[in-house]
Amino acid sequence: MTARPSFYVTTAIPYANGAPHIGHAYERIATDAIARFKRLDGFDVLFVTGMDEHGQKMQQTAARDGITPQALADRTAEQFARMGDVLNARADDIVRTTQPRHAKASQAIWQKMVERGDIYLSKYPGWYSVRDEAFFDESELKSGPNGTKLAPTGAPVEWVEEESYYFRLSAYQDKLLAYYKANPDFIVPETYKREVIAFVERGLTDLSISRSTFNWGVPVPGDERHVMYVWVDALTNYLTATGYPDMTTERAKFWPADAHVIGKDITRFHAIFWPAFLMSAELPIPKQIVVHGFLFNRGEKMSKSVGNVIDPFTLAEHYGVDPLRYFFLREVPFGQDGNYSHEAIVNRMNADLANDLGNLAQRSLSMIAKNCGGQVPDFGALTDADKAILADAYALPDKARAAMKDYALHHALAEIWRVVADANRYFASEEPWIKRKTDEARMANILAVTAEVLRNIAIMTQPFIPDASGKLLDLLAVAGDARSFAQVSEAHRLTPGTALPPTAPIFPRYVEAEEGAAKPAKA
RNA sequence: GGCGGAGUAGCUCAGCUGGCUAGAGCAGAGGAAUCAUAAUCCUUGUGUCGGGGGUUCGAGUCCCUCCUUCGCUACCA
Repeated sequence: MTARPSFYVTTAIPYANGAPHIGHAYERIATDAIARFKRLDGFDVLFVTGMDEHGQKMQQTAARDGITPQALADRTAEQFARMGDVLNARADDIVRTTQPRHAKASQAIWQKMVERGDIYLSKYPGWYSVRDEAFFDESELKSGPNGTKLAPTGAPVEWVEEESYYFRLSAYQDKLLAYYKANPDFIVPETYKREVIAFVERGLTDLSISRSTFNWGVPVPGDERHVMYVWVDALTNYLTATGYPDMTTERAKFWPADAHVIGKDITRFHAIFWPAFLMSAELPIPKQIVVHGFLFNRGEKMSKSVGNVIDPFTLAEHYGVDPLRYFFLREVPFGQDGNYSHEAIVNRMNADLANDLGNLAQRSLSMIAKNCGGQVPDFGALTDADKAILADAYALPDKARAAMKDYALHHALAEIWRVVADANRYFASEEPWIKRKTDEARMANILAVTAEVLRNIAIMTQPFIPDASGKLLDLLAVAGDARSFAQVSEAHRLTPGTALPPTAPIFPRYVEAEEGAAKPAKA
């Protein structure tokens, strides 16, 4: 038995300082869809997310709430775990940076970089506020009386030099540029690759990678006065999941990761720092950094002052998980920023899900129930129209793979819905309700073809709207082990005579509530 | 300031290395049908392809210039 190819995909790791928001939900859903897609396409998939639980802000927030940093981390981790469950986007593993396995991995990669001569002790100079216990950039400072400088908080700052370990990032400038050139798909979409290259070409300076002004972090090996700063700590999380530094575990085969799915704000860390660390540690570099955009509520960034903050739980409950997943993945061109609004969500879920796909299933399956004894009808001799629509359905895996290769999830869905639309046209032009009176055998054939097209469509929609797709496959009596992309072919078509369960609507229409009722996306 | 995107029908956008009368979805208008979640199907657009200039037999598609807009320009997760 040949081993299935492996595929390792991750989300970024949210900072455990606050509750999940729409952006986290979007990233989790998209990554889940990618993971499901690869799984259905025969890959051995590892889907990992994590939590970034260290750092000064964690200490500060915890202190404000009167709890320990670990308690804050636990609380937030629980919220994110629940989000994953609610969105039907549960990961295989959640690596928390406070876990012992992660400290082990972080210290191992650190040690390796030390051995390679890429880490050295120096001074980290900057404007420091004792009251805030934080460094501030020159540009952040306000000028106080008598030409003194003040922190944004108004606290006085002083020029200090903190001892810090540095990573020799400057030594990797040329190596990184060479790597980008040799691996043109390393950063997608293209626009972010250009930004990264431009950044690196401007020149890299060494990176401060430890702190001694706080202690909530992974201790630096051999120097307990320091903890690792966010860079090494957070990024190593991806490695931790594979069992590093133990290269003999079952998980080890998943490194290097195939795709790190991240938001555009952290591109630099993943596309520059991370590969440099890995080069230093002589570890393979991830295949791709997949960058997605931000979501805006009616063109505006979510903010408490605008009053348009909506949490993902509310949205999922109001519209349903699959409609929400479908909307995000279909409406937003992956990689670009997107907008959401109550109207846009309702339009998508009603037009695409309820009307196009849901109604096609309903109208065809109910005819089968009423006129064909509730069994898959005979296909008969296929007409050209039958063959055409079936061929379109069977071509979907290739079309979807092509789109997913570039992480164009919205294109994959567009291809699938093109067939949904064609199937509606097919159904309308074949008029099985007329044939019922004039040519019952032909009616049966039309319904069989339509059901078969639905089978293939439902298999293909599983990554994006898993729950509803599963229900549709149930209605078609497709066995649980016959739902992979490999089964999207004529060889696996529905068997005439198979009894079908009673039909039931899969995609409910969204009906507007009374005026004044709450509309989450409108806030 | 520097670098890089973008500006195409009311809306969201496709239009690869230049070539038939510039497209899709949604929204709008008219019609058909009644199997179906009043869901579907058909028909329907006089769009200065941001402005101007240029190259070419021919340019959203190449060059120049101007306007508008967005992103990046490192130690914040």
